[in-house]
Amino acid sequence: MTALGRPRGFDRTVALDGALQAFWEQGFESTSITDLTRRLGIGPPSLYAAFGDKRALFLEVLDLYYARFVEFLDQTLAAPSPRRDAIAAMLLGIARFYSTPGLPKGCMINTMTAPAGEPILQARLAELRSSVQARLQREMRTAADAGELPQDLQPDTLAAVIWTTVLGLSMRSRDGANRAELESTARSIMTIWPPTR
Amino acid sequence: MTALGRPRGFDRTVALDGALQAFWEQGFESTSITDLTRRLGIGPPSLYAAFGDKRALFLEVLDLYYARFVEFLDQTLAAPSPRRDAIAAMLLGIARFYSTPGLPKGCMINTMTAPAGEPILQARLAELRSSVQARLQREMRTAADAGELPQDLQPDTLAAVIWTTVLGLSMRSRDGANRAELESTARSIMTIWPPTR
DNA sequence: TCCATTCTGTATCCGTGACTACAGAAGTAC
DNA sequence: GTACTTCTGTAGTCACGGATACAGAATGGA
Repeated sequence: MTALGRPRGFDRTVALDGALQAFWEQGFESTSITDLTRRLGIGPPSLYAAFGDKRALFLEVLDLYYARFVEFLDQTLAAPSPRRDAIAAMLLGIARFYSTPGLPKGCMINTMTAPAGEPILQARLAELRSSVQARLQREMRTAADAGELPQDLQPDTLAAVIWTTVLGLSMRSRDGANRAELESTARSIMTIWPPTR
Repeated sequence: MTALGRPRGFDRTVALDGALQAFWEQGFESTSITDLTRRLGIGPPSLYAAFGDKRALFLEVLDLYYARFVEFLDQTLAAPSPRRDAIAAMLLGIARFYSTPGLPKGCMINTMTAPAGEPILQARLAELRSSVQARLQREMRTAADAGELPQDLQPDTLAAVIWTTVLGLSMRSRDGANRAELESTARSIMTIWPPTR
């Protein structure tokens, strides 16, 4: 059974990707419906029929971005080796991800600030951020349980430092820092976690 | 010689401080002229006569905030003691400044993102940020010249790490991290700079 | 007291952005 | 082919935000 009525004239997933690009570059407020319709090559009614209103579209875009980001985390953190190596690789990967040629600079979730008057968006952004943060905490605790942390370094403290660095890297990327600079910082920060010998 | 004509019915510096508060909390776009006039208790013509348009007011507010921030930096960095102690004190002070009760959370300059379509504001924000960053670089170089840095730690690399941390602390504060958490991160990060013994 | 000057309150103007009404187009089911 | 359903393009509605016109109020100077 195929769909009834006139078929959609554009690919929904492609359009969603285009919206992702637009929101990632310009943020929620600065991206107008006109921006989107022009970039996607469709009319406003098509956009509204496919995605609902602007807020719903943005939330769907956020979910897409988040899914990709988590997929990336899963990959780099899947390494069986000592946790410290995995975290180091993750940080380096994030530094590179934030400075990928052809993609907007920085992290869509970490540097994005939702407008006041959009508490739903603010809450969702905060939720996603704290979700990543919690993931880091879990990683550090398993590392601690495995005896990979020095006595005087609490896992939550270490997780907070790593998380702070991730946020800072995102902002610096947005400000025009190049890939080499971000990589350098990602490497240096790992010296606060001396390899257990 | 006093001013001619009807005197202004409000204190300009007090109003500027009110605008600072508003912009700091809500950002440029989310703060409407109506918000400002309501908060300051004045009408739109008074506001426009005193400060020019919204963009000019924001720029003046930025300058005020920056001046205060630099004044704070000057104070903490004036300490004659080893540079490392001064930087540690500065980081701790920033962590506290970003979580001062009664003030908006985070840094107005570091977490503020100007809307696309306002290149002047974007440029000014970037300029102020890179100015602080340059200040940190200078501090680290003098520390290096004084032999306070270990051999394998480049001053610019260290400055980048500190700066990344400052940016990250600002974001975390904005996300609701409490003062103790920020202080903890500020202290931990200094372990990448071992005291020269 | 009268004028020149500057500020203030009210009521707008104007542009823009989110969203939609409506008519026509493009499909499927019979 | 006809009916029914769904999508699309054009044009427009509605609300809101930045900015201002204008009349009146408050000062200094002669």
